[in-house]
Amino acid sequence: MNRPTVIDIAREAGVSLATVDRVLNARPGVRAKTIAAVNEAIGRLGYVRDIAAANLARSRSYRMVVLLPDTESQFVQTLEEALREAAASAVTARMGVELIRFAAEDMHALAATLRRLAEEGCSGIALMAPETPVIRDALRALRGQGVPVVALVSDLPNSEPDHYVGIDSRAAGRTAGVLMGRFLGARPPKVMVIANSMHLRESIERRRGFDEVMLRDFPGVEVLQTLETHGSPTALRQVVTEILAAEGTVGGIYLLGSGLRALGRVLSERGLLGHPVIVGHELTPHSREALASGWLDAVIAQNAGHIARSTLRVLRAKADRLPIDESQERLRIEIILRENLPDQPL
Amino acid sequence: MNRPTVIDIAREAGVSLATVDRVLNARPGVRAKTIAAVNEAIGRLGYVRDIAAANLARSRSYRMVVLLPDTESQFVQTLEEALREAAASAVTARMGVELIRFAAEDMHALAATLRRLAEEGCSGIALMAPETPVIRDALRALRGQGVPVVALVSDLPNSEPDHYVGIDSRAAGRTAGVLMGRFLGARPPKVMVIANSMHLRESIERRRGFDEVMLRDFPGVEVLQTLETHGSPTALRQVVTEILAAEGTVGGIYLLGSGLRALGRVLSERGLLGHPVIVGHELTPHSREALASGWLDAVIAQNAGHIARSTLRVLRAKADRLPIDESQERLRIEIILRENLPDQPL
DNA sequence: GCATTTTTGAGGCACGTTCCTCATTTTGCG
DNA sequence: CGCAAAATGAGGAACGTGCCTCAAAAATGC
Repeated sequence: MNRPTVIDIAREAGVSLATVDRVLNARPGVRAKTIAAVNEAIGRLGYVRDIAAANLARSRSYRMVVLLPDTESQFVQTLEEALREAAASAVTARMGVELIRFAAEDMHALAATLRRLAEEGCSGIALMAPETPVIRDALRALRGQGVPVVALVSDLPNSEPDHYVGIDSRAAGRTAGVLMGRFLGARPPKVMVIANSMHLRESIERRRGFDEVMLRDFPGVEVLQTLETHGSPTALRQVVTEILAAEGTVGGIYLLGSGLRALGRVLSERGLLGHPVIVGHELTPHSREALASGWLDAVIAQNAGHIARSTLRVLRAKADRLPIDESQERLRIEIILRENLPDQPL
Repeated sequence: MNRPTVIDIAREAGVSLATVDRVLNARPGVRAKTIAAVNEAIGRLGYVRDIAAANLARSRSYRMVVLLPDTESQFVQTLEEALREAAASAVTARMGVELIRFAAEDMHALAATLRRLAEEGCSGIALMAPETPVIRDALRALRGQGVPVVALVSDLPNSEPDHYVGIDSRAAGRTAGVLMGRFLGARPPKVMVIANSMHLRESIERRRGFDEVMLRDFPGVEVLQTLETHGSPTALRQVVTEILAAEGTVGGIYLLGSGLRALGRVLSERGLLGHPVIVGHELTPHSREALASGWLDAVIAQNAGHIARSTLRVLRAKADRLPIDESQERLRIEIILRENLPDQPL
């Protein structure tokens, strides 16, 4: 038996092809009774629309825009590459993906870009940015126009995006906490926490999750105040040096954000490489190398390739008003040690 | 600018549409020179074949067969469900998926089934089974017929499958090893290892990886001989009881295969629940529950949903002789703790 | 019951391929 | 050079759907 087509539906429902078409595409001018009859026929025959044929006929193409901050962060770079790759294979599905890097500190410029996109029109937008009122309003406007908006990596709870692609930062922090606690072993029960900036949602959430677990499961461990580096390697060197001087040796270091390379240098200079337990976030060339050489103990990561593909799939589904396969789109909080480090994606 | 079509290629190469078609579909009867000219035009214009249109025109549908053992194992069951789900959404892509459970102990019957499939014809086969000579020959015959064969979860290195969907068992064992070693802390440096059967490739490989790491990084820990349960809860109870009597308390238990429920019962009866570090494999309802309640410390898993989707994608690509997106199909060795336990997929 | 509006039918072209057939041209070979 | 074989061209039908128009039928309001 072959798959039923619109023609079969028309015959089964006793209506014409045009009417079936109107029903399928929710066009006006059909009586409720007729709609019901058609839907019933669809159900009876188990009709599934041939999306390939539909898209071919529509000869519709999609313009998806992905906005990433222009920070130097290796993670963002990895993500950009993954998106570029996913975009390349999305051509097959008639999707054009534009990648835009915006000035991370200028939220007004970003809002202007969003407004421009709203004017020009596009089929979907994915955005990785902190949530500010300006951005929230711009996004609301876009959504009002029917443009699907996906929050990337960093959630935008108040802008009500159509979807969030990323992991729960709090849970990620909790995971970092257990690993730190259990890996500490007989080391001094004192842990340093280093962040780029505690103004970022994710940093705050990660630290919260981390503290939750440390307090609950490892009450004997002292977790020091978060040190901020603002992305500067020299600032990192300075705060780490100061703390080591003031607090003596620490058993572990939790790196909330970037700065792995700088941390490696400071530790190596002081002959500490390999001694304290180091837990960080995100799998990048640097963290991969640090894991392989053994001084980085664990990384809590989200799969950039998965994020990229999921983003495009979700945007596409939203643009087509199709449902989303939740189980496929759910991102896992990955724990990566030296032993389960995935092969280099050449 | 729109995407170029076959017509554009024909014009650019100065040949007819028919010739372009012959080249694109590798049909005979075209001179090497002409083929080169067409390919050059394709390169120049950046033509990408519209797969949707191609499949529509071919009106080809695929019959994929997935063969799973009829073992009671929760993992196989989870996998079956994931496959069923993936199959449901594959209908859209004109793929019909048949799931067959075969008698795990009767390899001759399985070989017969494979031969039958070869006769009936199908577009692809995925198989989860140990490699025996009979099976190897049956698979070779299938491959000779041009039917793509994918090894599922358990690799078939000597049958030269077109693809292997699963993780490296040795690396999985190594990962289990590090976690065990580091989690042991101050517990007695003695670890029990329990398997279903040491005749299975995966069990052997996992144990090897585990030993590698224990020897290298935790030389002070004594790893006991592997105990075999042959899938029987009573056998498990017996061997565990015996060992505990002979060896005294152990600091950790590494469960190579299934039997989590039975282990939980034994431990709970002896008041040991939560004391030794327990590391197991695969995320199933049981292991999920054990993780949540805290007595199971870590699970090394491969994502069943990913396996299922990847299998179908790969089979499809192989059937179409299309290249595979390696980075998308690479399975990760997942480490799952209570803190990063993914939400129940309702 | 009539005019008006709403709903439905019939048909055709388009989308980008695949896969035919049949005629025509080009090539290679003796 | 002539002939058979190979290569190419031209064209058309099909795949399942979208989207358009025009006319016909049915429902609605008065």
